[in-house]
Amino acid sequence: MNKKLSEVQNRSPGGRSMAPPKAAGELNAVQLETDLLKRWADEKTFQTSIDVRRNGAPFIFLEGPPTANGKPGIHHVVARTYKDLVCRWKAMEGFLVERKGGWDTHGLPVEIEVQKRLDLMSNEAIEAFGMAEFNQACRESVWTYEAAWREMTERMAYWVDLDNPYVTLDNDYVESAWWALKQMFDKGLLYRGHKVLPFCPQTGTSYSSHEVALGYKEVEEPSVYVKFKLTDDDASILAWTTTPWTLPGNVGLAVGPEVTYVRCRIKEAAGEHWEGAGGADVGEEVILAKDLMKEVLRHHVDIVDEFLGADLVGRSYEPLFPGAVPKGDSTTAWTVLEADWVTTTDGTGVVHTAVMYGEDDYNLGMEAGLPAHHTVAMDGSFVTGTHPELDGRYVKACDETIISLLSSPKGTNGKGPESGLLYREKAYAHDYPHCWRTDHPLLYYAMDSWFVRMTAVKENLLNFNDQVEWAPDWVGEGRFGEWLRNVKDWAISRERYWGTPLPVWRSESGEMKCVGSIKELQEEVARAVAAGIANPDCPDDVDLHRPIVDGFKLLSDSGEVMHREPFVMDCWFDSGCASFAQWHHPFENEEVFNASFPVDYICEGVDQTRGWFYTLLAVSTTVFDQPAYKRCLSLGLILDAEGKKMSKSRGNIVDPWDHFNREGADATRWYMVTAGAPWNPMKFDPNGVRETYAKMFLTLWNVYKFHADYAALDGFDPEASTVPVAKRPALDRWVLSRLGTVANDYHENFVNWQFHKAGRDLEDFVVNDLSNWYVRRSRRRLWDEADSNDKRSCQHTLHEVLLTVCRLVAPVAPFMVDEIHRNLTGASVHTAPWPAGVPGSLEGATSDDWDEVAAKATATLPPTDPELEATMALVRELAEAGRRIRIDGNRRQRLPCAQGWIVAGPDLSEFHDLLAEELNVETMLVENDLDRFQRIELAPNFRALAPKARSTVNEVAQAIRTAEDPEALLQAINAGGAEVLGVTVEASDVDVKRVERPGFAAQTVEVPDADGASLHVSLVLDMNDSPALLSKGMARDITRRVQAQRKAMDLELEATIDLEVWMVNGPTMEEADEAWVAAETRCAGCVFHPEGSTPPEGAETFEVDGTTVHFTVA
RNA sequence: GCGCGGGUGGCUUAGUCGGUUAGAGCACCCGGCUGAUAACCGGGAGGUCGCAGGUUCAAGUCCUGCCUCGCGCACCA
Repeated sequence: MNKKLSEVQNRSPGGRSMAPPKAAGELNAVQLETDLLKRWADEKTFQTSIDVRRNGAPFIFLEGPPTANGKPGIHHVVARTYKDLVCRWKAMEGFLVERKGGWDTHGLPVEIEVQKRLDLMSNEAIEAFGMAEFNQACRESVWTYEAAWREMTERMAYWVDLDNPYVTLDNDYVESAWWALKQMFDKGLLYRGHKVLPFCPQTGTSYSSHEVALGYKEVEEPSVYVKFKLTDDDASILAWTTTPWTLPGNVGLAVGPEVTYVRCRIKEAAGEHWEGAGGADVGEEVILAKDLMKEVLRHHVDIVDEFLGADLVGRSYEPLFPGAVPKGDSTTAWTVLEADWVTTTDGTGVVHTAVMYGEDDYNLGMEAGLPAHHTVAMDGSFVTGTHPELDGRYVKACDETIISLLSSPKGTNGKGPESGLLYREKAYAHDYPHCWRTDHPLLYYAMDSWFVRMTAVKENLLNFNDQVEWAPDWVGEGRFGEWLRNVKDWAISRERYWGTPLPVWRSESGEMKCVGSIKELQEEVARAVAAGIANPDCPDDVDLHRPIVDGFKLLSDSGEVMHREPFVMDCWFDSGCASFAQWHHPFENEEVFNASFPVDYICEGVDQTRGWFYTLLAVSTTVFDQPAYKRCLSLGLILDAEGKKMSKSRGNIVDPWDHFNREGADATRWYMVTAGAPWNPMKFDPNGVRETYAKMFLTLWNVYKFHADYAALDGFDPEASTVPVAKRPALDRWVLSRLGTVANDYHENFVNWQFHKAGRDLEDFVVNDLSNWYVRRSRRRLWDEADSNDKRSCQHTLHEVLLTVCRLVAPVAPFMVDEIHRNLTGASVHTAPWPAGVPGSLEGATSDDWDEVAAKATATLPPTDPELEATMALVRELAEAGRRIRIDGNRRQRLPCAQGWIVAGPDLSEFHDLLAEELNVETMLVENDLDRFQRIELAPNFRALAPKARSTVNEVAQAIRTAEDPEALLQAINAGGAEVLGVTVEASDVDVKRVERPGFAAQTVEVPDADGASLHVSLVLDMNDSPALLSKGMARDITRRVQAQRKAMDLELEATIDLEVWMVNGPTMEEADEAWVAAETRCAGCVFHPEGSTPPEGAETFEVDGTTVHFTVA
């Protein structure tokens, strides 16, 4: 860097608005970003970016609250990038976009973390430890990784207010949740029930369907075919189960009344291939569905009888485990029952029924009056009295014991067949629900629970879902819609400690009261105290958690004592309340809430479909009778570079900091957004981040550096001496037009959620159009030390293009573009307007409705000129064609050609100089006689030809393509139609291609013109040499070598040298060319020694086209 | 089992209404160009567009079946 530049670089940045930019230094992206973070903090740029849009229409974003008791990973960075980019974009569009942070702080994940740490692996252990102490530990544990989250969030530049977040454990938040529950209670949507629910013995709690959905895993387990011996008959009924542990609880067998069953007699002993335990004796008789005989039986049998299931109903059989279930006053226990849901798709067509451990079993049991008795305790072990060998053991560990008990002769009750009660065992692979936190298999278990009657509002759910704009749409219609159509009542209570307590008090006789606020609680407590029920104090700031709230006893309307139902809420209920609880609705902030419900935009991973996306809608539907959000972006899963799911156990988690500290957050974010559609699964390839950095950001920086360095040197003032666009050279007008086109497409893609397409196109513009063509072609324009119109045009153009590019990039990658924008304008890009317009700032605009025309008028984009863009595309094609010609003709690039001809196409005279320079041609000419260098080729146009030619289209096409004399054929066609193989071919049936004639150093390019039609333009180069050309070519080769040597010697740009040149077998150098070498290489002295002189030892040497050149630089 | 979304050179991907030569980037090889950046330009090699049928003059594209990956669903007893 020369002196002048370094002086400029050291100039203080303060107090400048539209002064000349500082020179740009070398890029250190990480340093640049961390410096900017400080600056944003100091200047409160985030807050300012909101404040400057204070009068804009609000655009409401709702943050899905993360849990801060786990480390943030790269998938969180992805989600936060999409949240951030939409908010930033909308803000730039002039909307007021406030972004409140949030934390999810209740629930199982927290409790389990604490349980592990304190070694409290059962509910008893927790209660022995003390619920208050335990919850205190939870309250603290919640913030374990808050700092890590904060650092990640700030470093990646996710702008969200973390200083005033909503926190689900706050009293205000809990109070709002209570209020919501009371609304449901009052509408009759909240009820207490006894149902079979998936239950985790380790965490001691049941789960709702959306939690169960999180934990399906494929497992292989023993399934068993069991003989149920009829009491009044020697035959046994076969039934199948995959859960042997439910067999002691068996109290019934269900058959399909319309299903055909058979009674079979075992004809001969089984073969040697018998696998596992079980068996049957010859002569023994079994009953099962006819359709399943082949599937089930492993013996040859005779069919003794055939009948419908209805005929079996009422038959009684011997209990498998006598005494495990007391019969009580049931008249139906251990008999055959009918159920229309019994099918013959698997099993035996007979369903073993254990009332307490299956949903259908339970319903059937209640209907038929079977005894409802638990054989399994809440900790997952068999209750005492089930069987001496099973009592107290964990049920899933008893499979083998149960199998061997059943296998013993005459069975467990001594009344079974001699061969035992087990017919067969079979390994069975199926998906089975597991605890999403502990991975333990869940047990279906009948228990008391609280439910929200979602089934009652199903129509509304579907309606409201239709109003949501989903991205992608198929998640809303398909996956989410499917879920809603099958909606079940929401089991919201948890037998746990750390969560929003269920605010329902209940008396012995079943009177209930739901409390909806602290004030109400105080009043109820006071009433109870007045009636003589002792109660602790209930101050205004009473902690709305267990065990405090458990301590309050209320008074029922009939005067009974009421105790709180000892449950906490599903923590998904908490986050489902976020849209209003974040504002402590309805107790505070009425205006804010009214203005921000429903919210405009939420965005989370697709795994939240059954999670947050659902609970938000579930709560808003039941409480407000409204949808909670208008737009929902559902993101695809993050996979590793191999396409595997990222998980701790696989060890393939990508740490975002690896990239923040190497390529920076800009490159990381831009990579993630351009890697694919947001909703598609993304293979995160660390190398892709590096590539993005090298291509997009390094290139952008160097374009900027090129501009800023010269702008600083020249004291360029973007507000002074502007050159009107119309007066600028075509190259400038071209890049501005491209910018306009690209920016409009970019905006269009944003609107359609196609952020990846937008980003890819813009990157292509920056790398290809801006850097590799505009800047490359403009470099010499800025070298000019004198002030000139041309130079100023270039500077203004660069300035304008860079500004707009910065603004377009800013929502996606907010760092580097801010640095650039600040240096160019003195203001942050994050307070700048969106180039495609600022609808949010329009009078009367709302987040989803504004005056399109007025919005367009606020755009700050240059006008587009499709014709100029098409022309430049052609020029670039021709430049590339020229290189191809030289390679084919074996003529090096630095050796000039005397002339080049452009054949056909539009007038390119404006670009002749540019082309001459690119192509290294002395004179560009236009050849008007097309036939001199071009010939015609005809290509069939199938779309037009096919309907006429029908099945002969291929032959006709071939005939057109291979016509002996295409010119003559074309003439005939144009003269009104030519007969080809019986088909009249007209002008519209063929495409005319003009290609170069063989024998010339020529290439033809095909480009679309502004109207989309094809242009065929040829370039021809004169490949003849002359002494003058050889001299010029050599001068360029020498110059290039000397420049390389200067660079190798690390000389200052302005340093002068002494150059001496010796040539062997060289061309005769012209004086002008020698002078040109001297000027280009900044020679103080320059000597070309005559042919035959001897160069000194150590001179640089190179060869070109048979000439050996030696030179020294001093 | 049912539903959704994928499968295009070694990798990442584009591909419109079906139109005859499937386009790009990375990596690789050869050459060129460069006071131009981790670059740029030209060329090369590398594709039975998951498989098999079908519709059609014509299929990566439409239809059917199958395979395979991912995700989701669940009265799997």
